[in-house]
Amino acid sequence: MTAKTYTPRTAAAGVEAALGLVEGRWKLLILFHLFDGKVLRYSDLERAIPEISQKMLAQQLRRLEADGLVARTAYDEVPPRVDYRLTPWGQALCPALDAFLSWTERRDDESPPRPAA
Amino acid sequence: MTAKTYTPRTAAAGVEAALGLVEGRWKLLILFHLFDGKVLRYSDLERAIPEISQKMLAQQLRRLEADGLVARTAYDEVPPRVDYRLTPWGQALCPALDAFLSWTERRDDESPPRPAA
DNA sequence: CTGTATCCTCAGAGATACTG
DNA sequence: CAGTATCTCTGAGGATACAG
Repeated sequence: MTAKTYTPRTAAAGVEAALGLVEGRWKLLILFHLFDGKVLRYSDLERAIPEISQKMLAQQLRRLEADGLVARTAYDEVPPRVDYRLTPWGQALCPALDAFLSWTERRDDESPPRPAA
Repeated sequence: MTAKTYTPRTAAAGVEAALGLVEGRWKLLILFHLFDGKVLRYSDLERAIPEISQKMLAQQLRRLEADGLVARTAYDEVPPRVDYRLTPWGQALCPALDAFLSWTERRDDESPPRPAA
């Protein structure tokens, strides 16, 4: 991409696949609550993200786990206990997210006209 | 994000907004065709992305323009002519996209088990 | 506590036809 | 050439109830 030799369709497909792993209204929110090595239980996440429904929380956690971003640990205890943390690969998402953040912050520097929304 | 002091909700919202500018099935494909300073007409883009409908092409171009990523130039000629190119800010998206691409490429290095889809 | 199952709504996306 | 106007379909997301 930085290079001059790329195939638009291939590069776009690659980035799109990566974006898909993080897409949707909730995944990023969940990931940000787990960044920096934090380990949270299902109910911790419910409290941290009050607007999410149980369905969406469970569903997105399943997807993040299937995609290898999040690790789920279930303890066989009498009140069930399950916790979630990021995998090393999940943690490695940070730089990419940072790059996006700094890109948005450059908006005002480089696009003076800005034709309004 | 790399820093230890961030508010999950704020950071997530920021990244989500940035991702929104690039979301959807077509925007990345359009952007990749315009990277590297290329200037394309509407019909060039139609040819470059044959599966896109006129509606979606026009709609996504409007959005990219409104968001300040793409610049539209209409020439007042007898067969209408319009071309599209990236704004400087649009060009500046590359590093962020690169970061995402290198992240996906690290998957196999760091997540040996991979529980299948 | 940690989830599933069901039903519903709505915006994104596609097909097709038409226009300055 | 460069679009707009409709219509329809689909799937993400949400509300609510139930279960191990």
